[in-house]
Amino acid sequence: MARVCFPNSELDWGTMAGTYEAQNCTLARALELIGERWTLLIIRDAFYGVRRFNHFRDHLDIPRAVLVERLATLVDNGLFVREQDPDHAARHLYDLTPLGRDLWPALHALLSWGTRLAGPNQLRFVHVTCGTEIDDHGDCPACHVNPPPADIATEPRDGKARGRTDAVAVALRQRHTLLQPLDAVL
Amino acid sequence: MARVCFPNSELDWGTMAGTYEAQNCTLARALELIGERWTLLIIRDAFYGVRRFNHFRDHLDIPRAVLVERLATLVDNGLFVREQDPDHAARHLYDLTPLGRDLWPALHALLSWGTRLAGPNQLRFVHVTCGTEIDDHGDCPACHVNPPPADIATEPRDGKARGRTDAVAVALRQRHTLLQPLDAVL
DNA sequence: TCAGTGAGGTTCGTTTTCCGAACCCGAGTG
DNA sequence: CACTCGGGTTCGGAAAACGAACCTCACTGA
Repeated sequence: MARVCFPNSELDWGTMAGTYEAQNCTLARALELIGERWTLLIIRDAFYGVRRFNHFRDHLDIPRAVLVERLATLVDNGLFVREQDPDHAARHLYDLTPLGRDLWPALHALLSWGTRLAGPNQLRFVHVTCGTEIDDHGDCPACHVNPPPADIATEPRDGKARGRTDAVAVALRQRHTLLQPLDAVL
Repeated sequence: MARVCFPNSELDWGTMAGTYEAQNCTLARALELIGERWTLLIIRDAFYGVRRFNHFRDHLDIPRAVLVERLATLVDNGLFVREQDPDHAARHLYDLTPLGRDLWPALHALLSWGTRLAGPNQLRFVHVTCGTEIDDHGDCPACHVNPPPADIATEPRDGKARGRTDAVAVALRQRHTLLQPLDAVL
């Protein structure tokens, strides 16, 4: 797995490989892990509760080999853990680690920015304890708190959520709390 | 410029090309514009005040052809404007539009997340009116406001900001307000 | 006025990555 | 004991990134 060359502001990584303490451009460092194509969409799906290889595959229409590679680097870098499915010997489960979950603010900020391009997101993000939709900063305007993803649920913005027919897309037509495994519904 | 295929949650873009209103996955839409390699680093440099082709080039060590292409799509998509330099007929200036500036929260969130990987960023982001370093949410903990980028300045975290020797990197060793053109210092 | 320089690109050949279809193998199922 | 499903690997073609060379225009200085 060749090192992706995302140069930073002040230091050359070619000569500094490994010395993370002296590193300054943390954006470049972040992009080295999550800046590749598909990666952020895989992480989004993980927040939605997707855990299995084929569910990522079906929902994203991503080439198998690319998904294998992305999941491997996400596991290598500590954003995901891969474990055996206790109920099915032949299955694996991919779960976000705390490091991966910490990406929620960045993910939500990008998603919010996207609404400036394409209008509101078809899935609403609501605070589970009060049902209010969270704002662009990720805050609940009713409770004046910044809920973590586990306190946020998705629901279709209006009734006409249509289009994809894969199992994940269908399951997300019901209200669903982030990070809750979708496996049960599938 | 082929359409980058970032599939969304519910709709297939192949069949929905152009109908942005019916679009739901705004993250996929956002990544279509800023998810390609180098793009977010170019935008970061624009926040730092970089405006000229060769300054992006020198600071990022990006291949010329790639930079040409990225700037063109950023202009096409309304994140940057390209204008003549009034003082030098042979120069162009690239500036962030309001749409591009709206990316600041997402950019800062990613940068903050990167500190969990590599330790603190070498550049600090401080609230210009009080000098306090802004927190992970982009808020000023002293003033309890969420300053826009124009109210945020960068300064080296400690004296030993070293490494790159290009003009932009050197200029950024002085305190500098975001979005203020660096041209004067260069 | 004319060589030299810097700015912003093009062009081109090589290497890397992406893509999609086909194949594979172990575990459960009927 | 055939069949399917889950999670991959392999392979050949297409696209993108890369880096070095080249090119044109505007200014500069002698």
